[in-house]
Amino acid sequence: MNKSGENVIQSVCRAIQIIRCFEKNEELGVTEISKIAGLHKSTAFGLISTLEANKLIEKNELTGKYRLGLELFRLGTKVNSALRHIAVPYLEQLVKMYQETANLVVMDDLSIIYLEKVESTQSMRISTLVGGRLPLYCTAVGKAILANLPPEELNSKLKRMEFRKYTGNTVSDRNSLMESLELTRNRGYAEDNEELEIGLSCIAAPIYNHFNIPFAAISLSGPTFRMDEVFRKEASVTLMNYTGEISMKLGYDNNNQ
Amino acid sequence: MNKSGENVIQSVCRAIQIIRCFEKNEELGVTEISKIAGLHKSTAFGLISTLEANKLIEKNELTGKYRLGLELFRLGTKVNSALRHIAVPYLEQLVKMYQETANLVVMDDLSIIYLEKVESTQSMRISTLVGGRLPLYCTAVGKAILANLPPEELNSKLKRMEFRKYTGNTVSDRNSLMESLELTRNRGYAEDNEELEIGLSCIAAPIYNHFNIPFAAISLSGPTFRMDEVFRKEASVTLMNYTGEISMKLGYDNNNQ
DNA sequence: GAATATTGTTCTGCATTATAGTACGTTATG
DNA sequence: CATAACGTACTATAATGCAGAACAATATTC
Repeated sequence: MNKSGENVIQSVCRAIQIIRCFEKNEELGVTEISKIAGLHKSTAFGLISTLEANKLIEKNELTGKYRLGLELFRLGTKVNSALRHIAVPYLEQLVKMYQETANLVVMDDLSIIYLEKVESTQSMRISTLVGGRLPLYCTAVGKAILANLPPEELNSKLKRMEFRKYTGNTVSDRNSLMESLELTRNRGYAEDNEELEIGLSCIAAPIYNHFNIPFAAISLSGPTFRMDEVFRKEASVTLMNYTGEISMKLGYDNNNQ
Repeated sequence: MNKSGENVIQSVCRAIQIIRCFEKNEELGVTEISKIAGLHKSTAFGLISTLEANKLIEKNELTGKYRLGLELFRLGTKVNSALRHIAVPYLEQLVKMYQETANLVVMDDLSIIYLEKVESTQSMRISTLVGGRLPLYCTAVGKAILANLPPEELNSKLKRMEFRKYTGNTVSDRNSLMESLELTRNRGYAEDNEELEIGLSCIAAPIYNHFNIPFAAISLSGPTFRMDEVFRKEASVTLMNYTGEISMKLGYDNNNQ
């Protein structure tokens, strides 16, 4: 038993902690790592050697420093592979139909994480970062999920949310978010009208799990001037059809709506 | 010190071993994991709880089983991020120019691993798997790297290679591979002419590190009938220009060739 | 629906194992 | 050239991870 009350294994936590050091630094030496992680140099060395033996980190022979290893990448690609394999063909279809970038995200507590994207080939396009994290309240995908969450779950999240005004359009308090979600529910799909970034608009629809609870979403994002009312109306129909099919393929048998 | 002679930390290795269990199974329970990993149930439970607390695995509340977690995905996206960020715009440019799927791979011992792809929007196209692993000798990217390796390093790999004949065109012994690499060197770029799969052809060029040693490559792959001699000649020039630029941006100052 | 089997989880004492300290060789740095 | 910083190896000790048992919760069988 450790301080935090959880019964976790120290050396494993420390190893993960070391991997996390590389989020902010591409390459690190033993001493650097030990300082960042607050570990004794020799302790860090043992953990580093273990991670290296398992290829989760690798040594740059030129600099003598360490960086994240290919095995970590490979293992990462196995996460949520069912969802991703099912969804990607739909994303590709969306790009083909609408020439805008399509995304697949999953919810993680108060954020969404980008799992997959298929980029538009247009030169002026939106470039999201796979693996990136954004707040639920200022993205179309986030609102698509929030709007369809069971009330208790939504409330629990609302309580813990901290709002930040990215643009003039960002919903920045609980009440306006609730209104926006109400609108989303009625409309069937979610919109982000320059709420994260000026010039960027999105539409999104949620993907449901076996409990009929949304946990993921797909979206189309592009420059606002191309995402007009007509476009959004039309594209959102496709989006909702696709999320329906994806939900179904995941094993969710939708009997409502 | 453990049996294998390496001074590695048992619990960390076991934790990684548990993560690896999920490569072949999307979801697993505690007992299943403990059996696969050959660990005592309670030992596995402790490790699992630790991984769960760190979000490297997560519990499916419906089934009560575990699966790989989003944190693992996120960390995986940080691997080789410099190379990937530099290379992706070039891949996109290639797709735009040639309407074929473009790939970025890195070498890992005797294999290449797909790091990034940008898919062609054509309906008949080649779909590689990011995170996937293929042998060096039967891929254009692999041969692009092998052909430009220092002789000692090439030899050390050749000795350990085991050949498998995927198609009638697969080079399946050391000598024919050596010939193929000689041709690749003279030509400047590598070809895969249905050596992995009938109907699939590729061209590739290597990316060099600071030592002037190739460690990665980019490629264009498509159906053979579209990848004719003229196309390959022309596209390969672009490919080589791009790999030159990528190598340069990585800090490699090329003074030869 | 009762009985049984299987699985997930908690607890505890013991022995193993991870740890920190020291020390040494090697590479940067001034 | 001297000195500092760094990576790596060794060792003793004490903390930690581990297996076993026992319990709780869920599935399965009849």
